[in-house]
Formats: sequence, C-alpha cells, structure tokens
Amino acid sequence: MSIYVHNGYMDSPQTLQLLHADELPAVDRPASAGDEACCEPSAQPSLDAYEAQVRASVFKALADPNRLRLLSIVKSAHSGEACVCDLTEPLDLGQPTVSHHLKILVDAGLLHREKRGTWAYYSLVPGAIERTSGLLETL
Amino acid sequence: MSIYVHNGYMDSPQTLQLLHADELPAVDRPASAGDEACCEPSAQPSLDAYEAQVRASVFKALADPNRLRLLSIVKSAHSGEACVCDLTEPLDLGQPTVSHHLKILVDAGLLHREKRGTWAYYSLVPGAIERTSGLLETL
DNA sequence: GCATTAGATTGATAAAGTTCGATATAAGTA
DNA sequence: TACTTATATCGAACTTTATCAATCTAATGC
Repeated sequence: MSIYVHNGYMDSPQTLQLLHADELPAVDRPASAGDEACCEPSAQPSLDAYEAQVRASVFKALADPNRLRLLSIVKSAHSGEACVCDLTEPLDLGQPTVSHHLKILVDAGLLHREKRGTWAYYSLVPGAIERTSGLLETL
Repeated sequence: MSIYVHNGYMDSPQTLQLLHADELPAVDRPASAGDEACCEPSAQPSLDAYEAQVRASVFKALADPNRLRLLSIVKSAHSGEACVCDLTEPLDLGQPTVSHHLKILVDAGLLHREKRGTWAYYSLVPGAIERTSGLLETL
C-alpha cells in the first residue's frame, strides 16, 4: 500500500542527492500504484510524490533572491569560496539572516562549508548546479 | 542611485522571460554600484538584486512538489497536453487547488494554457525547461 | 430558457518562510 | 584568564503560501 501526502501540509524534507532516507518526509514511494487518468492516460511514468518532494526541496532552496545572490557571489569569487563577512555586506542583510540562508543552501547540497580558524568558508559543491539542472530536465 | 530591497519583505514578482518591466517589484537594477568586499573581492559581476528576484520567481514556481508533478504529468502525456480533469485525480488535490498551481506555472512561463470548448488544456512552453536550466547555470 | 459540466476566483485558515535582535559558541589574542 | 571577533542558534514578528469550501463564469446540451 502507498499513502500519498495530500490534504495536510507536508513535512519539510531537505537536501539534494546527499539525502538520507530517514530524514525524509511521510511520503511513500508508490510501489506500483495503477493510476488511471480520465481522458488522456499518461504515457510515461511521471514523478511520484516522493521524488517530487525531494526535488522540490532543492528548488525551495533556490526560490529566494538572496540565496541566488549568495550562490552567485560564491561562484564568482576568485578563490571559489567566500566567508560570511564577504556575503553580509553586498546583500544588505543581517549576519544571522545570511547564516540562515547559507545553512539552507548547505542542507540542499548546493554549498559546502569549511571552517578554518574563526572563519567559515563556503564554496559550491562541485557538480551541484549541473545535477540540479538534471532534476529539471528529467521531469 | 540604486536602492536595494533589504529589510522589508519583497513584493512577489512573477513570470520568466515573458515578464513586463511594469509588473516588477521595487528593486532597481544597480547602475554600477561599486560594491566592495572586505577580504575576497568578487571577480565576476555576480547577480544583482533585480535579476535575482526575477530568477527566484521562476524557482518559486518549481518549489512545490505538486507543481513538479503537474509539470511531469503534462510533459509525459502523449498528446503533450493535459486538461485539469487529468491532473486533479493523480495529485489527490481539490480542483481549485490544482487550478491555482497551474496558474502559478503559467505565470512563471513554464506552462501554456489553451481553452478549447469547456476544457482548458495545459502544455509545456517549448524551451522553458532549458531556459530555466540556463538561469541556474549562469548564476 | 434551464440544467449541467469544466474550470477559475474568492475568502478563510493554517503552515511555512524571512527577517531581526539577542544570545550562545568557538577561535584567536592580550 | 579575560577580551575580541566570526559565526551560529534562538525566539518573536510579520509575510507569504497551500489548501479547501463556496461561489462565479463560460460553454454545452436539453
């Protein structure tokens, strides 16, 4: 049996391809549910609720202008990394807010965080952007 | 002068490449603001607040599992299109909710809506997925 | 005209998300 | 040890979003 999340609100999943099954929301992968369309039966299998939720969690991380700017700044830094101090000022946001956004990007598997001394350096996870494009193109 | 949106909450923009300047939020394109980083000056220009908001509005449309499933079902329909009746049942959502999600996808420039008789048929906007990938890869 | 059917719109509600100020942690420094 | 600096976490305020029930609109058919 497979129960779909439907009326209620979903528990928030997170992460990209690094995600552990046990962190995941209450959505079963349908084993082989025989969905029946009324007029135009779908040819291809189309995304199940589980996969949709996993992918949506990545796009949620991208669905904020400030987070896109963070990614962009990190990507365009010469060293390929940036510390929080580099990121707070250009966005004109408070430091706790920037830290929060960075955490969301890390949790989504898009950014890598490395602490060196007092500073935390953020860099793009190699291949993450391409993998995310793939999530879109293989809908 | 160029004023960034910062503390307050942003007005929601919408649409992808079809967007009209007058529908857009209160974020000026910085003319050529001389941003100065503290330790690691960014090499490349990196996304400005305006572009970030435009792009985020597309990812917002993708940031919901049910909308991803809608796109997937439409994409995988043999005819390349689906009516709302095809979409309500597999998602296990009410018809008004599905209509709402479809509107968001249309507004984002991802789906095309065509009314024929009593039915409304939705199809992928050609190239929309690829353009969206581009938004990601050119961050 | 009236009834039916497909779909959109409205209004309300609850959950999720963004932001900040205050505080905590942790690493360097005197 | 105490002080400073960089970053993370907490809690509250406010905004935005997802959903539904009810209603409206438009096309079809009797």
